[in-house]
Amino acid sequence: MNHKDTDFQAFSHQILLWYSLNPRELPWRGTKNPYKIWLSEIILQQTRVAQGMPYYYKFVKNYPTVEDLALAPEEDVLRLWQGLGYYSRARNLHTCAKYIHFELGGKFPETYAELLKLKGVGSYTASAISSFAFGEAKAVVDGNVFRVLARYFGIETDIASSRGKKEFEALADQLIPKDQPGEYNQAIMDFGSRQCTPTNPDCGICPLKQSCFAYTQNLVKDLPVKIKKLKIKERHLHYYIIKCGEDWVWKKRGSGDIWEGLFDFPVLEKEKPNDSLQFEPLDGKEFEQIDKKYRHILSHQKLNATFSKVEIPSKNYQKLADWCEERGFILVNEEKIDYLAKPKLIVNFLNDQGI
DNA sequence: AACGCGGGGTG
DNA sequence: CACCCAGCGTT
Repeated sequence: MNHKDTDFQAFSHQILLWYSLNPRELPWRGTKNPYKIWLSEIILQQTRVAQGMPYYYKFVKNYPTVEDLALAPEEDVLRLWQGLGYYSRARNLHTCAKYIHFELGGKFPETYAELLKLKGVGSYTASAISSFAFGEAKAVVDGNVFRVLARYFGIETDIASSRGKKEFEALADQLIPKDQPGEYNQAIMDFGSRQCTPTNPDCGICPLKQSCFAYTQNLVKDLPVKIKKLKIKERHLHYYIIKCGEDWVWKKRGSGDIWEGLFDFPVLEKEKPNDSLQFEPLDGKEFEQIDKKYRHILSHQKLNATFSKVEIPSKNYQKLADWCEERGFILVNEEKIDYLAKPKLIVNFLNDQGI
């Protein structure tokens, strides 16, 4: 493959031409506000535009500036992020907002190199912000760009490998027009999203088909190459709903597992579904098993969850409170459950309970 | 270099 | 069911 500069220019020109005729209308387009661009990019990491859109609106409304976000409690930020997944994004977002507001005097970093230092901002996001907000000629390489470049230039390197990432980023940086980097970055992502789609692209109407390696070699289905080795773990969780009056026992999840920082209940995990469950007696009250079984699919885990509940007499409230204190559990009034950031599985369960 | 981290859409 | 999505941090 010997692609000369003229080939690169022709490619970029075609991408920009296609984009001028087929732009997506998106709420974060047209702004140069680095805060809003950053917000949108974090939300869109591994997330479809349609899924992220309502969250972008919620965040801009609740936190119009980086200062508003910096001054918010982390639990509020996580609650607003509830349901979007990859919750470290929300925690890092908040960490960075505080850093920018309190340490940088509210001045948003303006270069690729500086942006890259922000937690949760990697090469893709730093390129996006620096090109969209500040006109820096750093090329974005997301899932769309991997696909478009792999097909058009016939690159068979595994896009999941670090070597592939470097190779594609180097190529992308050669392709980006220095005079309109932001426009080009938007263009190639839209092109990948709407024309050069993962499956069944309509190559017949593609303006780049004559010079596309994959199309001319009939390899569209084979590119890009992505070697996946995701091993899915099956887990069996048994949750305990412990109520006393109007209060429920909740547990804030810690690090080293899914849903860090979110709230669920005391839980026992079974290695096998038929292992017997033991839970220390509370006032000798029996737990009542809830019939419905919940299956919750994550990208890397399959969760099987069951729930039992027990009602503790109000006269033993203080005893229960002490019991919680020792174990890092908290008592939350039913009226305030809505304010807790919860995993989707727990939200589903509560909906079934009429909460 | 390999792995963990959500939830939802699509064929 | 498998694959993918405006990826990143940790080990």
